[in-house]
Amino acid sequence: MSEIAKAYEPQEVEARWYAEWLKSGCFKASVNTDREPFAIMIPPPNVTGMLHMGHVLDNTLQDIFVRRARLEGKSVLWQPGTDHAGIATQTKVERQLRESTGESKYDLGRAAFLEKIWSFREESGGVILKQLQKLGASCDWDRTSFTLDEHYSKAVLEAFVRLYKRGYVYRGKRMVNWCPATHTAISDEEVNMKPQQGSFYKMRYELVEPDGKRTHLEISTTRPETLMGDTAGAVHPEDERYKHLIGKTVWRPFPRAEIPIVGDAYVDREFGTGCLKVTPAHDKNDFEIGQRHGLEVIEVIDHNGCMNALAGEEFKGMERFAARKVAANKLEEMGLLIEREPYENVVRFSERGDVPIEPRLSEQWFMKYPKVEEAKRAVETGIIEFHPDRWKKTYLHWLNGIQDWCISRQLWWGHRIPVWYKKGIVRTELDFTDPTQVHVSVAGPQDPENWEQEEDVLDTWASSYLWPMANLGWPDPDAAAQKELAHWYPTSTLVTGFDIIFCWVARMIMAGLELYGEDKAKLTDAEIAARIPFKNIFIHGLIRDEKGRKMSKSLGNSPDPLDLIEKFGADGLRFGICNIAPTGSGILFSEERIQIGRNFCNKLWNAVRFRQMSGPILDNSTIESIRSRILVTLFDDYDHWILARLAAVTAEVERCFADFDLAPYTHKLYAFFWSDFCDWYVEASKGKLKGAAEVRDNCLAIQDLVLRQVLQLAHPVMPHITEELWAGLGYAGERPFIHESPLLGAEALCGEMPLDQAAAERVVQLQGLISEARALKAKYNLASKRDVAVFYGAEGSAAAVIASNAGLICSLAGLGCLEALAGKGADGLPAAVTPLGPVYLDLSSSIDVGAEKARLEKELARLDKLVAVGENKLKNPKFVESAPEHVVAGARKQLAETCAQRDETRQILESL
RNA sequence: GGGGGCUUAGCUCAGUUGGUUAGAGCGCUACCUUGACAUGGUAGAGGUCGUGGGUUCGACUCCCGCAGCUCCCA
Repeated sequence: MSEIAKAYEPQEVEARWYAEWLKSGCFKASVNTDREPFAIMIPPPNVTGMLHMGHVLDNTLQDIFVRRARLEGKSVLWQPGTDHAGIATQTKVERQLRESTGESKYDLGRAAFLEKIWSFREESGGVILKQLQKLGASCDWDRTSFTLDEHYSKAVLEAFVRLYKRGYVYRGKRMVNWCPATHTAISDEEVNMKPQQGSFYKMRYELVEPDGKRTHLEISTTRPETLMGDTAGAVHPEDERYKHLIGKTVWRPFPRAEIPIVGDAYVDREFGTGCLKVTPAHDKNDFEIGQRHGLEVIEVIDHNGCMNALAGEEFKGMERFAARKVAANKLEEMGLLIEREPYENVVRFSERGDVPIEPRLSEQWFMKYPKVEEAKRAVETGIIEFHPDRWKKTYLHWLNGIQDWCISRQLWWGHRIPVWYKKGIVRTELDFTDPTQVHVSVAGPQDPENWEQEEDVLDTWASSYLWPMANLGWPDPDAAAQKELAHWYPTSTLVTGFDIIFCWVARMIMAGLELYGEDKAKLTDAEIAARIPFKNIFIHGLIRDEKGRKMSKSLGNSPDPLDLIEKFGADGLRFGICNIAPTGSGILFSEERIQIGRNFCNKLWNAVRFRQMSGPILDNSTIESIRSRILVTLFDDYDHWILARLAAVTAEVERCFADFDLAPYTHKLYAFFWSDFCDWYVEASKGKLKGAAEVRDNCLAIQDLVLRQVLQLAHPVMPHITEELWAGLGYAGERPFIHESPLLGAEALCGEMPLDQAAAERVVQLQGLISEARALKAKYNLASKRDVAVFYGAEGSAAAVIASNAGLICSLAGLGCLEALAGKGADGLPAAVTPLGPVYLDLSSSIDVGAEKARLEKELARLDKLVAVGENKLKNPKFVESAPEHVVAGARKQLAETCAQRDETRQILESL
């Protein structure tokens, strides 16, 4: 730090240190059996994605944990990598292809299309990792992993094969969420609910045999276009209005057919007319009703979301929402439509295609979740902990109602399912128990020419659920040894958002429990502890804009993190984002709210700059050499106080990390550094720095000790600036990087120095007096004058404290002189009561007695009230008996102080 | 319909097993360019802690009811 800029300019500093770290291999994970391992697996971003605010939050938090672990001397791995993101990437490339050449993926064919995606990945893949480097992320980049890497893919297929052989994976015909835009099944987790304005149609299905009471059923629906697939009407079996109709039949209007009326408790009697039309092929609940009553399943909507031939000639090929209008009109013409009223309902949308989901029956691969009981037990018993703890409720609640997972996707980009079907057998007639008909293995059949491989690929989550294991070499023993699986697994902490607790976190846990180690039906707690992928789960909220809306491209409310880094510095952004990231689930972001980070960096910069200007920097290379320059015999009250505060804030920060309670971390650090150190200690030092060399050097040594500790405490959240200042103040010595010097705890920090608690308390009193004196000046518009005379009324020990700190008080409060009142009349002078007795402003001109009286009367009333509160409390024998001793003693002490203040205030008032 | 969370200063939020007189940042008002920092300093205004009960010597904190907001699942 030769040329010291007046304001901190982060760009050059950040780039320089990041390059330095990479060059020296600071982020490389190396096994050290003497040290406690600490491993974090990055939640892999989409390989073709771009950095957004969510990544900034998630990765800043991970980097904070990782860098703190390094300071604590742990052996650290932060594993980076990316995810192939099946649908997102494939649709992106399909769109590109369509826009550039007008071709579809079918025109190219599977192999050529995949080549396109791979080359797209080569170009744009991994950009996001470079962006993370701008943020300062200290990942071990040599280990960067990708879910479609060869070794990773093998792990994914191996897991599939093992789970198939153990009976957890099966092929089945089920209702899936079909996305007609992207032509694939998607999981429940990829479905978004959106409120939509639609209509509620009430229509009439005529009874085949009208009875005396009824000639028809009145049925309510929001989807008349599915009526062609209706195979029943349904009523509640205990509904007095309709139960006599169960077993009879009604006419489906078109195509005209006789369909039964069934009784099913699913029907909500209160909702609509209480009669339901049942379309088993296009509604999940209807499908289940159909299963219960053996109903026919008639599919009338195809994979494009268009009506097919079974819907009738006039509808064939018609888009489903167009068909809705046509069907309703047709009912109207037939006199069967009773009414259509506007209706807002929640429609399930495909996250990828952004069109309404079409529930559709299809052949898919499913996974029955393994080790569900153990997955619950792991969290219930605290083998795995959620932070904050309340998320465990969400997790357990989901596991209690868990349904089989549809793991196949009708895509090309992904892990192709390792299942082969014997040629010449109709798919629907395959016997899955016969290995001569269905082959399942990682390597594939010996005679591939006689087989056809399954077309579908696995859901991306069905590969990333192995992330912690597969990145460390599982299941290949050689790879596992090379990647030190045994050392790093189970990993320490997973840092992620609450939105993927189900689709990722829970599934990783179950995968670890089932697949890590031998095949076992039941696990003991010890086995669970050995198999889990991570011990702690740190859950953070999602970043929203200042109005609480989700960040989205269409709203344009999502800032580019790289612009923010340009503006505030990476450290400023990191500090800002960490500072506003509370424990809640929505984090409201605005630039105003993160300016604090840039300002804090600047404050830190300038405090160090001032330290450099204040005197020579002696040997700061070790903690011992700094301590040896600190002489307790020269301590004043402020020296005792700042070191006591430093020890306290060290302990507080330590607790934050031990408890995964990061919300107070930046707050505590900020308050200590800005208020205690800069506003009070450094200001109080200014007098000493002009004094005797001995006193000056002692004071500077104390500053050196405080700054050293502050830099280390702040390093996890603002790594670049702290590294720069660490070097600048000469703390580095033999070890070039800040994390190489062990972080000292509160105990070790001050060593043998006997810190005087009474001195620290006197400082608090002095601060009270100084603030009161400043306020008094400000009230008389003398704030900027530095030659004001003040008298103090205290006698005895308080007077001694004032007298011995007179110079300090004058300089901090801007007084020309401070003298004991010593019998001089103070009548008529403006005064204030302080923890060290009354102080009086010496005014040569007369004061506004009325205004001063009013002010003091208000103050007196306040004090009277406080005294009353205190007296009442202490008068109550139950309080004195049942409250802990220190609370009672504290109340007594406070009452005494308040009484003294009140009496002094009254006296001053009377003298006016 | 089931479950979770929230409600504290104008705004965004802290407030660790109940214990002294409820805090911060931003914003606002006044004064200050005083040789670290205007990305700054000093002082100040601003809260009956959503509401109604209960437990307790004592409730922002624990329990119950109510209202409002929000998220997740069906």
